[in-house]
Amino acid sequence: MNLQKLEYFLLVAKEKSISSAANKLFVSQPAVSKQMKKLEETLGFPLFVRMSKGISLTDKGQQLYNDIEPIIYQLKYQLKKHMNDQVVRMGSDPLLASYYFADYIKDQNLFQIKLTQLKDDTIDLLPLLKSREIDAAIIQDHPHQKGLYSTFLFSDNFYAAVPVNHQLAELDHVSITDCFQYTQLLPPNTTPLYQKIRRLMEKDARPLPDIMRSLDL
Amino acid sequence: MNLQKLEYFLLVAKEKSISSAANKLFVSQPAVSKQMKKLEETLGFPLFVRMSKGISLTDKGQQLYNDIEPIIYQLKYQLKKHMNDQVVRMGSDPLLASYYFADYIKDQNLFQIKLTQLKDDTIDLLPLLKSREIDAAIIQDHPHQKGLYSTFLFSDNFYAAVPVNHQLAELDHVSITDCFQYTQLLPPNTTPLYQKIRRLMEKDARPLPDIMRSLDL
DNA sequence: TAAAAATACTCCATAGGTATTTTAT
DNA sequence: ATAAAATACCTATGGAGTATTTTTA
Repeated sequence: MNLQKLEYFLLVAKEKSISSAANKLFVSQPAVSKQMKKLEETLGFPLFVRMSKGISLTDKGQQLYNDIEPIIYQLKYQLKKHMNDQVVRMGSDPLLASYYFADYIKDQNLFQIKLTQLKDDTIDLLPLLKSREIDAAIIQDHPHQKGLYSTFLFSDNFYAAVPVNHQLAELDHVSITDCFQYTQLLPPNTTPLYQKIRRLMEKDARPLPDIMRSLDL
Repeated sequence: MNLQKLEYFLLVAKEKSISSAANKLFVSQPAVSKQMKKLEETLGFPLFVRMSKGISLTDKGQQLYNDIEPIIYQLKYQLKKHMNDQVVRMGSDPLLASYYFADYIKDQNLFQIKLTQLKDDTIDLLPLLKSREIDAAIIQDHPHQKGLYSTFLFSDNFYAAVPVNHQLAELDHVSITDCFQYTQLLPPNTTPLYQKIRRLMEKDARPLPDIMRSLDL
């Protein structure tokens, strides 16, 4: 038996859906689906009734949920308590700190995470990581620094907001270079966003690589 | 975090020794050693003080033990309860049933094991496995039957008991064929042991393969 | 110096991912 | 027809084994 399977089970039961549990667990739907199947095999009885809109618990599944949910909760609480003096010092930029950190990172409950460094440009966090002043950081656009481990989190789409009768409104996708024919009001030139857009504007004559056209800044 | 690590930890703490915990868990000493090291890394503090005679718990280790032992116990109890209507029907021969089954198999606590078939020769259990009359069996000498899964449990040494001044007493190892020059009193010819020894005696002229000479009947 | 634990390495089982198919309303 | 779950197939991580070295009373 395996704690992960049981935690997956608890969340699937709470969510009444394998897909949405998978989402909250940041894993794929088949990953959870397979674990639940294995759990059912191990236990020897079906936990769920599969329906076209998610799942519902069988009587035995509900009974198991009632029996183990408080125990798993206690166990996680105790483990958290014991790991609590492990503090992870973290860096971020203000934007990511305000929505990513608040929404996701603080919710993990195995050790304390403290946001100890904020830099306008996340590239300034790299030396802090290397000098061990911080333990982790959310970095934009600069993966695979040597000596550091990194993993992909997400890419963020930008949206062009224009009046409905504007020329750009007819396009399915608006690339940032499409905007350059119109007057640009840029933030003060101290910000990294300003510099990125400047660089893009300077390259405007030549076609941009696809990855840039997709607006993943 | 992982339930297995915690269970290993509890047993190591109880036994005050990694090696003897490994023994009781039927895994190797390095397996437990590595898991304990990983657990310490995850938690962020040392659990044990390593000594020349086993280990002792640090204060924090003892605290963790006190905090999680009852919880893990509850969790295992609940899981056992839910798996309890899973009955594994098992077969064995009388000898193995009397010492192996009694000592080891009944102690596992995840599902019920019922000894439903006893055959004098374990080879007679194979058809029962194939016809699904039993779910598992302890089989002697006939591994890797197709359609069945098997794993090695142990090999058993036989000892020759002779008077101290007997010729055989001078040898370091006595092969069964060494005994054949003396009068043999064999059990009634209905038993599989009788048949094995007959077969060996018939082959006596030729040297036996090493595996036979080592007396692993 | 002897017993126990840690390390080096190799191998395999299992968990996870993507792409696709099946199922149920 | 559509949303959700299951399956097929592949990859990679991690746990276990054997052989060996290091540690400590």
